[in-house]
Amino acid sequence: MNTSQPKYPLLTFPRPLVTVDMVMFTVLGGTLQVLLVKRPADTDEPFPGKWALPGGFVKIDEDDTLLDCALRKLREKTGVAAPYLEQLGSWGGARRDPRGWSTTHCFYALAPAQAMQLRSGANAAEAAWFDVDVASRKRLAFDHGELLDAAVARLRSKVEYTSLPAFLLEEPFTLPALQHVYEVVLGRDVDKSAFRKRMLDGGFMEEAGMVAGGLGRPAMSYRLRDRSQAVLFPRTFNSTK
Amino acid sequence: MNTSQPKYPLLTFPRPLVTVDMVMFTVLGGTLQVLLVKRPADTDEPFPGKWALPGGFVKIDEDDTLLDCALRKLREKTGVAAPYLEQLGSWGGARRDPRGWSTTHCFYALAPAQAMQLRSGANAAEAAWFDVDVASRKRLAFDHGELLDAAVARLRSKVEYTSLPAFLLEEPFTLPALQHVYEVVLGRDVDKSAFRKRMLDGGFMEEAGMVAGGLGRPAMSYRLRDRSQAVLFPRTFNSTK
DNA sequence: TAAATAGTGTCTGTAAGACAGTATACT
DNA sequence: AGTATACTGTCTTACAGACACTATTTA
Repeated sequence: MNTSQPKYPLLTFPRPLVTVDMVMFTVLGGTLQVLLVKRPADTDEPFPGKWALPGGFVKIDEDDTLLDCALRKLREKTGVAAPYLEQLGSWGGARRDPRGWSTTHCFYALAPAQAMQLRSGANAAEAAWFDVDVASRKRLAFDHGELLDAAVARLRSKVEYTSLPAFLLEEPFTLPALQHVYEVVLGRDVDKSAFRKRMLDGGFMEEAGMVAGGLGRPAMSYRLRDRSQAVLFPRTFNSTK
Repeated sequence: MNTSQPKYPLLTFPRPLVTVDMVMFTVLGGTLQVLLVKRPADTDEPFPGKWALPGGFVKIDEDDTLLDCALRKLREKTGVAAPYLEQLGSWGGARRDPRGWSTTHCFYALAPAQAMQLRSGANAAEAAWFDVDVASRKRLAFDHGELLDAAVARLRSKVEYTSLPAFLLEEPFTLPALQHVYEVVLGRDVDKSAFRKRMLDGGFMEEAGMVAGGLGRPAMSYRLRDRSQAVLFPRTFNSTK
């Protein structure tokens, strides 16, 4: 192939920047947390020293698809290989990045805290978990505050009628533990009886033996039948209110 | 400002192509239809002569945001100014466009057929409405078959629990007309009594006078209170089945 | 035995489904 | 009057909410 004479020569107009940003959620210490990274303070890059969502430019020789790019960023920051991953949407405009017209493809990921250990490497930027409400009040770099709020809204909305919170727990887990995660994400208590009926009727778990050791009566533990997608319930929680 | 020495000189890596594609839906002749455009046959562009979703490259001096770009494409093809518009998601990868690593930001739009008249201009490509099932069986350019299927799936799914189909009708409209649109999109009949209760309880319409003239008893007509967003119902249709 | 936690049972309320019935127009 | 269409009423069903109740562990 003659590289000096490209087959499609008409693509000389300027192109936007293309990035992928990640909203990584986990539940730790009774709160919903999100991973932020600190932008370098000693460079010419925009928003020096500000907290931002982990992400960066798509590398077209390394990433085959946007999803691959998202998974690469997940691996670089945490060791996690196969969390629950879903696209949140994309944002783009002339003024969201001072370096020029830019786009971002935003994904959010759910994984148990144990699976999302931070990797501390040589060139690792400073990274830390924050309570989502604390993170949301920070002035994040770029439009990342908006992306974060959209991700939290999407997660809270889907938690009302899906089994998504199960992806925030290590397996096997008990129903009381799952209920706790629902309550943490929703920010309110849910009724135990209705909760158990809903989860067991959902048919997305299978029993994995009794778990003793704590205080009180031992609980049945469960595993997910399918870690790749959530189950939809026929109604939202609190639909009668 | 010294333009010969840009402020951010490190952005020399190759950038993906950035496009916006539109899935424009309407209901006409008792079927759900989607707009396709024919790619030029006499150029060096990829997929000559194939049907594709309307769309194209983001113009960074013309479009301020991705949404602006989507609205521009809507205006160029149909003249419609303010339909219901929602982002479907984004796709990107090395092999979806032979011209190189490319991304698309896909939006879908709903509008009454009367509002989405095709504009026939001097440089207008051939464009036509197709039944979505017919369009889905065609071999569309790029990965547009996948985008179309995703848009149809999203629309059908949201129709189960939202008032979205109201955006496919001109105002004022009657409840039987609205029910017909629901049935066209869902591909099945719904119960009249349950349907009417659901819509009226939704509180998203206001009465707009009786409509006579047809056969049989005249019907009440309604207008939407808010044309910018749909209402969510507390359950899906047919949740008991 | 008391406390703590896990799990069940029963009643109520809401909204959908089924379907028969009534209402109002035109021919 | 007959037909076509619009609209209502009543009964049943599914499932969430409230909350009291039982079950099984440890201290």
